Amino acid sequence: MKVPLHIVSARREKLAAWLQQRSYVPLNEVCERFQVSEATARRDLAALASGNQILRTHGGALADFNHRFPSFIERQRMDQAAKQSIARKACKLIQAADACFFDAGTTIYAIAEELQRAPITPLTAITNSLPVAELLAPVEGISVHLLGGEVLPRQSALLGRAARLALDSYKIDQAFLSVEGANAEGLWNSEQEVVDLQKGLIAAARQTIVCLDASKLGRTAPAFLARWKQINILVTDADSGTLRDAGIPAHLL
Amino acid sequence: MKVPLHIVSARREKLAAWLQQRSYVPLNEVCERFQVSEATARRDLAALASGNQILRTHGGALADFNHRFPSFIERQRMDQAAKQSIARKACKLIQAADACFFDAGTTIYAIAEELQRAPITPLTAITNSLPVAELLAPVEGISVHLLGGEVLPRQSALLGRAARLALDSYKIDQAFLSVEGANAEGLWNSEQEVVDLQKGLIAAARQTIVCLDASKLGRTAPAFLARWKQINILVTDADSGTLRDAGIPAHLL
DNA sequence: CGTTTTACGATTGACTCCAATCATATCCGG
DNA sequence: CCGGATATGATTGGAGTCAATCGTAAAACG
Repeated sequence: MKVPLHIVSARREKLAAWLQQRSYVPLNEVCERFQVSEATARRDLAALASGNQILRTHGGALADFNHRFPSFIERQRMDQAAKQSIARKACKLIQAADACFFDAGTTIYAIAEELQRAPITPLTAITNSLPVAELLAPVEGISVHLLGGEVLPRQSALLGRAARLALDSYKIDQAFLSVEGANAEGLWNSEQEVVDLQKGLIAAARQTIVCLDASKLGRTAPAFLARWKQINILVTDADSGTLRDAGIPAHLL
Repeated sequence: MKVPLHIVSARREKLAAWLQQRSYVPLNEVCERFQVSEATARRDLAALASGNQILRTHGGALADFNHRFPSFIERQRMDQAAKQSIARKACKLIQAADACFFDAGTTIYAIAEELQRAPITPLTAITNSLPVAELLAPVEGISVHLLGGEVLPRQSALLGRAARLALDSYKIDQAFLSVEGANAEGLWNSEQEVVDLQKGLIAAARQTIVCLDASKLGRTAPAFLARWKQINILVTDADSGTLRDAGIPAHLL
C-alpha cells in the first residue's frame, strides 16, 4: 500500500527527532511507535543513515550525537588508575556535612565519581565544573551548587568575573584543586583565568587540598598559582621519596 | 588461562575509552580489537554495563551519554511536534548579536535544539538550564553563560538566591520563558522558586517571550507568574480562535 | 607450596536480526 | 483515467547474537 510522499517524509523526520532524544532505539520500538512493519522501519532507518542523520547499529539505530564533553572525556581516560587512587585518598578527607569545592579538572572529576559510588552525606558540593555538577546532582543527600559564569566549551567549566564573585556567597570547608605542574617553587596551571579563580578559592577555603598525579611533578605551566605554604594538604599517587626529590616541602608529605 | 587482574582491568578501561570515542561498537569488533573470544568480550561488556559505564545493545554496546538527565529527557518526549513548531517560530524572533535568556523547560530546550541545528551567530545565550548550556556550549559563535545557584536534580536547573542575583550582571534582549498554565488572568507555574526567578527576568529583559503549547491553555498552577500585559510576545502552536476563547488579550494574537 | 579463585575459550541450542525477493495496493504523472 | 512508480508487508534463508555450561590453566591467597 503505497502511502503519500509527505506522510513518509514526515514519519522519517519524526523518527530522526525521536532518535535525537533517545540516543538509542531498538528496531522493534520503532515498529511499535510508528505502527509499521519491521521492513519499513528498517527502510526508514536506512534512509536516514544514508543521509548521515543517524548511525545504524545491530538491532536498532543511534542518534549521531554531539558527544557532550568530547575533549573532557578524552583527557579523563588518561592515567585512570592514578586518578582513582588519588580519588580514594581524597574522599577520606571529606566528612559528613562539609562544604567542599570541586575544581574543573579530570583528577577532581575522579573524586566526584568516587563520591557518587560511595556517598558521604549530607554534603554540600560547590563546583565550577559542569560534568561534576551533573554527576553529583542526582545523588541523594548531596546538594550541588554551581558557580555562574561563562561556559568554556573545551574545559566544560565556568570561569570569568561572575564565577569569582559567586565564590563570596559560600563558606567552603575544603577546596579540591587540580594543577598542571608542580615544582620546588610551587604550583602552576595553564590558563590565567583558571588560576584567577583558584587564587580566590585558596583565599576563601578553610583548607586547600591539591590533587596531583605523579606525571605533573617537576613540570611548570604558563601561569603561577601558589607557593607550597599556601597549601594545606597534598593528595598524590607519588611516593614520598619522589616528592622530596621534586622539592616539595616536608609538611605536605 | 586466568590472566593477571591488572591486565583485565586495563583491557576493560581501554574498552570503555574506545566506546566513548566510537559511541557504538559491535561485538565482533571488540573481539578483533582486543584479541579475545566472543565470550570474554561479552563478559567485559557485561562488567562495564553493570557499572553503568556503558549501555548494552543487541550485538554490541553503546557509550552511555544519555543517563544524564533522565527525568528531563522523559518529559522532553511529550508533545514533541508542538514543541518543534513552537521552537521554529521562536527562532525567527532571534537576531544575530542578541543576548537571549533561555528558561529551564522542555519547550525552551526545543528552541535550543533548533538553534543548534541552525545557529544564529554571534549570539549570547544566558540560561539556568544545564541541558541548554551543554547543548549550546559547543556551538561555534554562541557564547553561553550559566547563572549560578543550587542545582535542582529533577529540573536540571539552577535556582535560588544566587541565580536571581546573577541576573543583574546581564543585559538581556529577549527572555524565553515556559509556563505550566495560562488562562484569562495570566500565567502560572508550578514552583514558587521558578516563578521568583522568572519575575526577575520579566523585569530585566527588554522583551519577554512566553512559549506555550496548546495543552497548557486554560490550566492554572499553584504559583502566579504574571499578567498578560507584562508579556511582549506569545509563541504557541494553538490557533488564534482557541487563544481568544481562552481569554488571551488581543495584542498577543 | 597447596588450595581456592577466577579468567578464559569452546560448545550448544534458542533466539534475533538482516538483506533480498515478491505480491499488492496505492500514489503520481500524463 | 490509465500505466508506471513506489511504499508497504510477508516470507525466507542465512548470518549473527545470546545465555548457560564446562573444562582448563593460571593467578591469588593463605
